[in-house]
Order: sequence, then C-alpha cells, then structure tokens
Amino acid sequence: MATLSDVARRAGVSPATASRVINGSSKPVTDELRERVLRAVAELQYVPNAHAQLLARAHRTAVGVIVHDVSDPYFAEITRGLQRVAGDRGLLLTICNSYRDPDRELEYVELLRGQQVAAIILAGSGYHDATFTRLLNEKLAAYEATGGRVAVIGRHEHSGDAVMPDNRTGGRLVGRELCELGHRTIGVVAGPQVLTTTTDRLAGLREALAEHGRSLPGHRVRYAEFDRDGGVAATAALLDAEPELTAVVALNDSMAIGALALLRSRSVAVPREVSVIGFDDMPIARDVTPALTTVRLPLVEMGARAMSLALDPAVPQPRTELVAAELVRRDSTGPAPQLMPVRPRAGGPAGPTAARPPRASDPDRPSRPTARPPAP
Amino acid sequence: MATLSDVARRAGVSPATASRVINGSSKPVTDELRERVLRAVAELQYVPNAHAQLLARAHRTAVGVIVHDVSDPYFAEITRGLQRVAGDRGLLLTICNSYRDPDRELEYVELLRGQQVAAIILAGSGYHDATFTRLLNEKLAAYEATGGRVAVIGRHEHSGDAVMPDNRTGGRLVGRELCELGHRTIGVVAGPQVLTTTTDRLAGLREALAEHGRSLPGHRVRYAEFDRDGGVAATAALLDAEPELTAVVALNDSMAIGALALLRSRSVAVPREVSVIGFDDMPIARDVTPALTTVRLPLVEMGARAMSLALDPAVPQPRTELVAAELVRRDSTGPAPQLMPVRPRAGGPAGPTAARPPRASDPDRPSRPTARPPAP
DNA sequence: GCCCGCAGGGAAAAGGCTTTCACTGCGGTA
DNA sequence: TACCGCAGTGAAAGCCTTTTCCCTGCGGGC
Repeated sequence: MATLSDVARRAGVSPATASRVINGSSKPVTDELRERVLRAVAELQYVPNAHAQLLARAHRTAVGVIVHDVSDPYFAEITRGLQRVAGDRGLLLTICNSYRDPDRELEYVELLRGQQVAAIILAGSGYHDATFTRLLNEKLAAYEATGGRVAVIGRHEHSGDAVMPDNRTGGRLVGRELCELGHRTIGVVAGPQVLTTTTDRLAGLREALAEHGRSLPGHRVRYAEFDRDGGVAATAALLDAEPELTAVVALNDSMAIGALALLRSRSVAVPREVSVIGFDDMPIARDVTPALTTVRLPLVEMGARAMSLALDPAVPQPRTELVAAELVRRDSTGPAPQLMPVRPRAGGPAGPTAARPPRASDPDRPSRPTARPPAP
Repeated sequence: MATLSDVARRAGVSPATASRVINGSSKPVTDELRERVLRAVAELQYVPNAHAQLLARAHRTAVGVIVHDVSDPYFAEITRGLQRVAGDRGLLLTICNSYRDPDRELEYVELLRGQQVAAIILAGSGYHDATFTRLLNEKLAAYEATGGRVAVIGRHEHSGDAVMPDNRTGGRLVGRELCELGHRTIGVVAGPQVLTTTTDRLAGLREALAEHGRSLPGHRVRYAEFDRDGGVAATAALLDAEPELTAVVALNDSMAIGALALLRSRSVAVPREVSVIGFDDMPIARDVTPALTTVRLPLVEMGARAMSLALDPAVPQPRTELVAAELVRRDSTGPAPQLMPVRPRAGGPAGPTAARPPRASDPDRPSRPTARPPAP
C-alpha cells in the first residue's frame, strides 16, 4: 500500500508538502511542486489511510446509528433521513444492526465510541429493562462526557435530545377510528411486550377504547415478534381464541401484513368480516390488498430531525421533538359487521357465490365509503 | 477521551502492560497488576481508539460492500447474507449506498480502500459504460495489488471472483411460462437500460419468446427506474400504447408491485385480463394481491457466497459461481384470455355485478388452478 | 557458588498522517 | 543599507496503540 512518504519521495518533496497538496491546505504551494505531487498520487494510485488521518486530525468525521435492523422498512426509512443530513454535512454514517439484542446494542455503543464518531443515534424502541437502561445510560454518559453527541428516536430512557413519535396518540387514533366504525370486539397483534413502542401504542389504544366505554381484556392482546411472521402467528392465536372478533389492530405494518395473509388464508373477508389496521405507514402499506389503513409516522423526517439535533451545537437542556402521528384511511377497515353472525351465512340469495366461502376481497365495497356510519 | 496512557498512569504501570492486559496478550502479567489495570479501565470507562489500533495492528478487521440501496429489499437480503458470513469471522461490515450513481461507486471504492478494508464486495448490476468500467477496474486492480480482495455479485465487468445470478435463464423461465399460458402479446416493464441486469433478463426473455415463435418488438419494452414508481410509470405507458397486452413482465418485483398497483387503479383484473410476473422473489411478493408469480433468486445465499469467496484465500484463477434462478408460480399469472375481447363484456348474466367494471381481484378464481390449460 | 534461562515488566519504535514550528530567500519599507 | 515580513518549504512533534526488544531479578541445575 502506497503511503504519503512514497508519494513525497517520488515527487521529490517532503511529506508535509505532499500532505498540503493532497488535502488542499491553506498554506500555498508552488504550482510546480503541486503538479509533481499530483502526478505521483495518480501514478501510485495513492489513497490516504483513513485511520491515520483520523488519528492525526482533531475533528471527528463520522457518525453512527444503532437500529434494530436496517432491512426493516421502518428503519430503512429512518436511516434514509439520517443519511441525508449526515451526507449534507460531509459525514459518514456507520450503521449498526442490533437485531433487538440489548447486549449487542451496548457493544455497539462501545464500538462507535472506539470509532471516534461525532454522534451516536439510537433508533428504535427502548426496552422495559431497568438494568439494561442503566447500563446504556452509563455508557452514553461516558461518551457524552468526552464531547460525543447522542440523540435517540422513540426511546424514553435517555435524558438527552430525542425525537419521539407520538405512539400513544397514534394508538388513540386507531382506537377511536375502530370505535366509530362500530367495532366492539377488538383484538391486538402486538410486538414484544418488553418494547416501549408496544406498550405506548397499546396504552393509547386502551385509552381510546375506554373513552368509548369499551375495554381491551388481556386475552385479546397477543404478543409476538414485530415482523410479518409474528403477525401471522399472533393473528392465528387470536382468531382461534376469539372467533367473534371484528377488528384486528396490528402494532406495526409488518405484523398487519402478516395478519392480512393469515386472514386471506382462512378466507376471512377484510374488511367485510374483519377490519385490519396497522401502524407506521411503511411504503408497502398502500400496495397490499386491501390497501392497509394505518397510522402514518414521518419516518424519513424523524431520521433527519434526529441527526440535526445530534449535529447542532449542544444546548444545556435536552430537546425533545414530538412527532405527530396521523391516521391514513385505506381499504382494510370498514364498519363492523352486524351483530348477527356473518359466518355461517343465514341463507342468502342463491347464486354462483353461495357455495363458496367468503373471500378476501369484497368487490361490492367501493374503495372507500363516502359516508361513514355514525358511531353507535 | 481517556487514552491508554491515562489508564496506565492511573494503574501505575506502563502503557505496554496496560495494553497486554486489555487485549489478553500471550505475555503473562501478574494478577496484581492485571487487577489494577482492569479497575482503571472501568473507572475511566476506557475504550480503545479503533483507528489507533488499526494503525498499529497489521491485520485488517473490516470489509466493505457497495450496494445500490440497502433499503431496497433486493440488497437488504443480499446484505443479510454478507453480514452473516462477515460476522462469523469477526469482521465488521461497512455498507455504502451508491444509489446507482457510478461516480459515487468509484468514490466508495477509494473510501473503502482508505478504510483499509480486507475486502470489497460490489453488489448489484453493472453498467453498460465502457469508460466507467475501465475506471472501476483500474481502481479495483490497484486495491487488489496491495492485497485487497474483491468479489462481485451480478456484475460482468470485474475479472475476479464473482457470484452471478443466472438472469438470462431467469428471463427464459419467464418467457416460457407466459408462452405456455398462451400469451402472445407481452409487454415488458424494464429497469434502466444501462444496467446489465436489465439487458440480461431481457435477453433471456427474448430467447424464450423466439423459441416459441413470438417476438418482442422494442415498443413493447418500457424502461424506467427499478422501483415501484418506475413500475407504475412504465406500465401506464405500456398500457396506453398497447391496449391488447395480455401479460406484463416486470424485470424486478418492485416494478411488478407498481404494475399491480396501476392495473388495480385502472380496474384491470389480474390475472384474468392481464397476467403480471416479477423477478427476484422479494419477501413481500407473496403478500401482495394477487400473490406475485416471480423468479426466485436465493439472495441471502448469494450474499453469503460472495463474502466467502472474498474472504477465502485467493486462488490464481478467478472463481465464478453461477446461481440458478427458479420460477415461483403464484396467483398473478394465468392463461391468456381468449382472443375475443374480454373488456367490453359480451352481455353476461345480469346481476349485481353487471354494472360494475371488473375489479382487481377475481373471487371466482381459485388461488391456483390445479390443472393448467395446455399451451396452444 | 555460578551461570543459564525465564518470568515479568518497561522503553521505544513503528504505523501513516497532520500541523506546528523553524528556516530560507526575497521584495519592500524606513 | 539594514531590517521586517512573508511566501514557500522541510523537520519534527504529535495522535494512540501494539509489539519488539531489552533489562532486571529470581530460581534451579551443575
């Protein structure tokens, strides 16, 4: 590997001059020498050793983010926002996947510290785990004590700058929507119980249901992984135990897609028999059938704001930016079916469809009801 | 930021001893001193400076990958495979998004070289661009000349180790399937024309059609971005120009999802009126409606194999691993409609559906026809 | 009682770069 | 003419680790 000295030697100058030419120092260099150095660089295909540079230079040139999994669209979107702001400021973004393993998260904080990053962003739900939280805060505090900056997205535990999606209000929106559509027996397909995102969303949902005089008994909440297969499993369990359900709330869109898949496989019509509602508004939500009603979080913007927070000069008291959630009505929700049971059909009009079980999509239903039934 | 000297001073030992304790050197250290050092480390929350370590140590400890965009499921899957193998060997993976910008790709090669990575993986389609290819190969050669290892996924341009998805055969599978289903007028929703992935898949498709005595005139191929919105745009253009189309081939699944969305918005029944077929078999393909018929590429495995290739000791002659593509039949393809036009319905039986346009999902069609009509 | 070998520890070099400081001419001012 | 200042360059001091090499005792074999 060619080094700066090699370049300098070949150009017949000192390393100092070579360095000055290569990274456009403010010190002037004669065109003659500059030319020689540049030629040597090209001939040797010289690339500066980034680690040596980092060691020699004072200022940090990278930032790090710890997410659960970048390939999860939720984090992919957030990362896009982070990336944009970091890129604008000429900083490199190192992405670390914790795969929801608290220990790995801790390790990654150390690793990023070791990399001398200018800032660490923690994206994704926190855990209900006092020991872990304390450990994490200690590590973050140590990092901040040496000038490191920290921002979190959607985590309560850290006392510094934060971008907080309003999961609770999002949950309320879901609850209100379903109540107004007349749903009374609502099941929840929830992510891991240890995640604050799960409990926050659930708490909001519960509040809204309570306001409408409904309850959400524990047996109608099923916890599983926050992904498609978790959604399948939890929905299956829910449906088996509570056949009279008219709505399924999934606590994120991936789970909702799993719920949709399971319902389709069981030939349950959505939304005629069961409504499904998701959370996050991932890009794919509009492309599943029926298009998913969900709660939108401006994920890219959340990422961008978190990075800005982390990169702007520190202020004495921590800033928290609450990000509003917004209900997006699509085709997977509809009015609750009448109390008369729909499955075993009560001898409807004979026709080609009579012998078939009801199917996933209901062609009779326009893509969006223009008038909605009044809340009961 | 605490340094090793700080630790050593606090423990009352030399930096050498502190270093030995901290990274378990083979040199023995008294328990007494070891204890003191460890305590100092804990008290100072010392984390070694990764860059200084890299500089001092001989061996490389990271690998890099350049993808078009990790948040694209195609690359997310590949990256997962890369990550797995790298992780198993205790190497860190640095991910770079080129966003399909050749210049940025070039820059990233330099950057990764500067980071002293042990290997560079180039994932994703190459370009039909001789200048760029030459430049890239020069940079890669320079990197390899200094002991760097390179592996590519799905790129012809590089002469070294490669994992090559059999895009051409995949294209043939698509063509054969559609021909056997009786389709004659087939449109293609293609990715950017400069990408070899696009042209390879297209070439295979053309071959298969030719073998069945059909042709694919240029005006039935529309090029757009390799994403959902590209799929929407290209499909719209295609449909407007070629209303008699009975099948749409999308050259990747994202575009296929866009095609599905556009067809749905135009109330064209899939697959009754138009069949849609994708490519890649991204996880979401099974969850759209109708579930997408597509060509499966074992993406995770491709990533894993590429990383193994790059990390195994170099061999004199480059290895190329061809990865087989496989057709996955789902619900978005079906027999070509009869030549009698289907849209303007020929006065079918009166009923509640008569006044409505045909809709995206056809409840009359079982999820998979058990017997397929013979090819004409 | 001597010397050898080794356990245990420290000094210092190396790794590649940036940057401060010092040095050399030169043009310009007093 | 003597000096000041500055443009242009190089020497060298870091930056933080790792690791080689060397030194000091000490125990054991003869």
